[in-house]
Parts: sequence; structure tokens; C-alpha cells
Amino acid sequence: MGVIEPRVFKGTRDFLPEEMIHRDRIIDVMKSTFETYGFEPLETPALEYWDILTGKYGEEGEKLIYRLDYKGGHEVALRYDLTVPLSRVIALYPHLPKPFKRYQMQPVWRADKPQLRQGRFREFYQCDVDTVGSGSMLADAEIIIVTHAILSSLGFQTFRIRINNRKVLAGIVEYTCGDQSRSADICRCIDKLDKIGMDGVKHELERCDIPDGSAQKVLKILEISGNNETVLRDLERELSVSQMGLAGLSELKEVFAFLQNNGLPQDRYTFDLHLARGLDYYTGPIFETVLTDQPHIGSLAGGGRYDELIGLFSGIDEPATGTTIGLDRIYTAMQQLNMLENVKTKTQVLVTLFDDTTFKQSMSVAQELRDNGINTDTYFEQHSMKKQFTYAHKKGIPYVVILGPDECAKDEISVKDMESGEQKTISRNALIIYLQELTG
RNA sequence: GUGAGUGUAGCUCAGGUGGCCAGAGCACCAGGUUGUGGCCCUGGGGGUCGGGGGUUCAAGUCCCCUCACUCACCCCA
Repeated sequence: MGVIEPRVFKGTRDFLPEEMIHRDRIIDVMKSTFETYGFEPLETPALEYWDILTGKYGEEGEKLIYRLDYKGGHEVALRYDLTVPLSRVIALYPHLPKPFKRYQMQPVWRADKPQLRQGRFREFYQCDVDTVGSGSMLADAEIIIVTHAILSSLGFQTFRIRINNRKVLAGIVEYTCGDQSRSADICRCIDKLDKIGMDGVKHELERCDIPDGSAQKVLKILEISGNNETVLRDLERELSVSQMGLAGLSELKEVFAFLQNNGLPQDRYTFDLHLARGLDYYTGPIFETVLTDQPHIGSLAGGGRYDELIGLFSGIDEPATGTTIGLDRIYTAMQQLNMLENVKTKTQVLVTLFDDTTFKQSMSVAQELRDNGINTDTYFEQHSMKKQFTYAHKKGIPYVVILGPDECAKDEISVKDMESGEQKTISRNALIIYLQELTG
């Protein structure tokens, strides 16, 4: 009988120890940053009822939801993001004090085509921070500030947080076309400007059957450029006919004022009229973070305000805003930018095992090291020293403790530094202090 | 979903016009060194050449089909 071929489902991955050490570090940075800003942890199930997820992400998004056959029907699905589950939680537990600020780091699933270089997978971790129950632009600004804090702490140098507002986009549609049903098409064309240029957008608008007059107006709006202040001012003049557009611009002005007040470096964020974002549920400010020198990797983070999503579950709208930070995108980027430290293991010491006459002392030394906060591995078999050292070398354990008959007879102990190759024999009772100094 | 490319050992890849072409490096295991890793030396295990069909005396090599993977687009984290 043949063996079962070992393999993982396309777009999913195993995280081996060396990789987990890096991922854990990223998670630690995020978690502590979230907590610094007063966000609290939440977890929700991987599975949600189908009707909870459906109708929230738009046509494109919904095709990517993993449906599961269950008792012959299509009742459940793997969650597609963490925002919709959060909204379900808010509606389900109305007693939660507002504003409710939570962070959540869990995998989500999307049935699209994986693209390793771009950091695109079918199963990946999202790290979400959201504030529910406040319509203040302070909440939106705080989300942007947290995003900035995390990426800075991780050592990213070239990221840019693009900021726009769905109300502004709606205003543009109202002003140029007057017909909100064309909103999605127009936004998609606008979103493409960076990639296909002005002429490309022109063709795209034609392809979407946007009337000539409307298309001209769209192009005119897209020609507005300059710094955040002048662009906002020019837009205000163009969009004066749209209440919605003006409301969006005033929200943006508030957000930018808060960011500036908070001392966020100017080159880290920018008003970007071309940012649209695909998900249906956004209603106000939207943001997306990209690495300017790694454009092939999609966004590292993305989010926005969704004041009408929770109402779909509770019947009462509840203002909410937040962002997703993509752990796997961040990890992929750090890998490609050589930002990961060269650490193979958290184990600091290997205690070798010599023979029957010494193993009890090996065990008690190992325990003493652990009791003093030193991560210690022990060898279980009476193999040659060569084998035991090879094991330590391969695992990247920095120090090896040797207790052979020689050491035991004199109540001494030998410690080898695997990197320098130096070995020292010291008295048994000096070991803890000695190793604590070495391992810092 | 659309387009392009690539499939030979665990990994990275050699293998003109079909004929001693089943190979290298790295990795792995053992030994050289029975109290010491890395470097070096010696030896070893491991491959239905993605799969199926066809052409041929002969196919890793040519033709067809299929599958898988990668890249780009779309969309996103």
C-alpha cells in the first residue's frame, strides 16, 4: 500500500518554527501597540452562517467566500474578514460599553488565486483594530495613528497611508453623473489612474458607457493636484453642488488636522482621491497602506468607516471605523526587504547527556537553569558528543553545557559558546550567574 | 475569471540537431575524530525525468492531450 502524498491545500501554508518566531514577534508588536491605545482582545468563530456574510462585500468579494456544504445545504461559510463578524458581535451583545474598541488577530479565508510574491493567500491572518460607537473623526485618526505606530515599530521606512472618503467619491459621482447607480464603475475607473494614466481612465470610462459629458467632468476632477490643503480646497469648489461631497471633504479636513496635531510625519500619509477600495460597506473615510518601494505587494493594511454595517444586524445604525493590518503581507514584505532578524530558536542552552553516572546531574542542572529563566533544552539519548553538538548547531542553540565524568568529579561544569567556539570550565555554583550574563 | 511561462533527486538546476544522459551543487545519513558542531576528505541513501497517449529500432529530448505550479492582470490583506 502506498503512502498518502503529504501536501497542503493551495494557498495555505505550514509555519515552521523558524518562521513562527518571526511571526510571533510581529504579533507581539501589534498586540502591545493595540493595548497601548486602549483596544481589547476579541475572537470569533471561523465559521459563520451564510446570511451573516453575504451581501456585505460586493459582487467581486462575495464570489471569494468559501462556502461549506453542511447537512446538504449551504448554511455556513468560512469568514471572509473580521469586520463583519465584529458587526455581528456588536448586534448580538448590546450591553457592551461604547465606544467598544477591540483588536482581533485571526485567520480569514478567500477563494482566489494565490500569488506568493504578492503575499496573497487563501488562508491568511488579519489583525483588525476597530472602534464602534463613535462617529468622531478622532476615532478614524486614531486608527491611522495606530497603523503608523505598528509599521514604524516593525522598522518599515517607505510606507504611505493613502486616505480618501467614500462621501467624496459619492459627491464626485453626483456632480459628474448624477446617477449613483454608476458609482461602482466610476470609482473603479478613478481607482485605476495610478496604473493606467489619464488616457487609460478615459478609455475605461468609454468602455463603461459613461456619457461623454460625465466623463469629461470626471477627468477634470482627476486633474486636480497639489498638496493636501490645495487639493481639498479645489475639490470643495468643484463639488459645491453636492452636500455629500462637502460632508466628506469636511471629514477629511478634520482627520488631517488630528493627524497633524498628533505629530504624524507628513510624508507618511496623503490624501489620495484615487483610492476607492472594493468592499461595499464603507461610508466615510477610507485608508490603505502601501510600500512605495515594493509596489508588487498589495496593500499592507486597509480599512475605513462603516456606519451602516452594524444596522444590518441590529436594525439600528451604529457608527464604526477600523482597519485591517495584514500579518502575512507584512511578513512577506519583511522577508523580501531582509528585515527579519537571524534567529533560529528561542532556546538558549542545550544541556548534554553523558552517561548513566552523570545524567541525574544533567537533569538537575537543566531544571535549575529553567528555574532561573533560561530557556533550556536537554538531550535524551546517550549519543556521542559529536551528535549532541551537531544537534545544537543545527538548531542554532547558542550555548552548550557539558557535564561529563571529569566535570562531575570536580564539581565543575563546561560551557561552550557555539558561535565563537570558546569553551570555559567553571565551578558548578557559578553556572547560573555566568549564563545569565551571557544570555542577557 | 483572462493572458504568458515552467515542470528532471528534499532544494536550485544541467542534460546541442532523439542513441552509455539518469547527472551536478546544496541538503540528508555514516565514517575519518569512542568528550566537541561549523571547514576539509571518503563513502552512502534517494528520481515511474508531472501524468497519459502517439511517432520511432530507440523518447528526459519530437507531436497531441491532461494535470500541477509560477508570473502578470482583475480584486484584495
